Amino acid sequence: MSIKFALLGFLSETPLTGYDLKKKFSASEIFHWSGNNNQIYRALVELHDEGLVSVDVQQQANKPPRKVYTINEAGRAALRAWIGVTPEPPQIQHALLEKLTWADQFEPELISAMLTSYAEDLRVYLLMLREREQRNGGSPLQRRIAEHWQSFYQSELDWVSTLRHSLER
Amino acid sequence: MSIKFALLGFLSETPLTGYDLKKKFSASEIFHWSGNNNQIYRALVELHDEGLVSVDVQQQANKPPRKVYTINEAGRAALRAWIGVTPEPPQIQHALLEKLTWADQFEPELISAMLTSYAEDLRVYLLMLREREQRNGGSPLQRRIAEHWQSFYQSELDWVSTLRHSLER
DNA sequence: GGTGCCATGTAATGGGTTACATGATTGC
DNA sequence: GCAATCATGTAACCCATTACATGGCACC
Repeated sequence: MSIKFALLGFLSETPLTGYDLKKKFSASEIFHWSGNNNQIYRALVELHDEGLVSVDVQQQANKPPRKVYTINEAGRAALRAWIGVTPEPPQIQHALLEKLTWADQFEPELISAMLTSYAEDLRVYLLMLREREQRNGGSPLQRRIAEHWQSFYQSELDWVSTLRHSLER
Repeated sequence: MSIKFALLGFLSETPLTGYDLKKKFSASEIFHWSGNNNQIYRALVELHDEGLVSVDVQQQANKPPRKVYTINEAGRAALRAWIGVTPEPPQIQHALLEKLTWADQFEPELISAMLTSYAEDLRVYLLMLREREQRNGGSPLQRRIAEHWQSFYQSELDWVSTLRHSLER
């Protein structure tokens, strides 16, 4: 999606520094895919060059300056335009299904052990998701998004469980 | 995941050329993420260098040679080892949810128009998936994988539909 | 004295996409 | 005559990840 719109999105709520944005990314599931320094600091410079944000540099004694980015009208318009474009269907990187595609030819014990630890990982992941949601709260729409996200992982877990049981029989 | 294991997987069924593998990738949902020439032809050379596959070069008059790749014991062992390692939870790139995260601040009409065309795209996509599955057939495990894949998109579609109706009220 | 937070950034590498390049054959 | 299929490969680019680099301050 190009990280820029995510940055504009976060900035549409409140002005932030690169460092703040990095934390926003890692606090979110949906945007977890990035939020590394390299991309964020570069993209912020580019957004500024494109005139979509303004910067306020606050010098601090003995510290790197805080660069607080604020979205402007052009930036809001770009965000709105992006939101209006029909999104792609979700794309899933599903390592489990990739592996299962060729699992038939190997011993059932190998597969069932792999599924067991996969299910365990998923369970832990789901717990973390739910916990995080409790803390974060959010608007009604935000909560629906979080529920949808969780329900995906829940149904993944259910599927793996039934698959495991049917393989063990 | 590194494309190499997908190549080993396809080759574990039958020997294939780079061109054949490219078609395998584009015929599959789960592996649709790649299958461009650049990656495939490079990866095949690397697999050969690593001693996981052998090549049989068939010269043809007035045509590029067919290079038929065959997996060997080391290749099968590598595939088995890969399958045995617990996979990561699925990662979803979900442009819709990204956009909805900041949709609140814009006009409801913008959002509902976007959702309408999104739902339409999804419906078409799902039809294509089902049709493709009918044609392809596959083992019982393969069919369960395909069903799981479809059920994800089906529940995505259901979610969008209810969201749209509740926004329009 | 070590860990973690604040706050900026760069370098190297990996993974993936698009487009380019060649050239014969088959079917509409 | 044009598009599609067979069959190989390369070049340029974009996006993302990991690690490196600096340095002060607060807390245990």
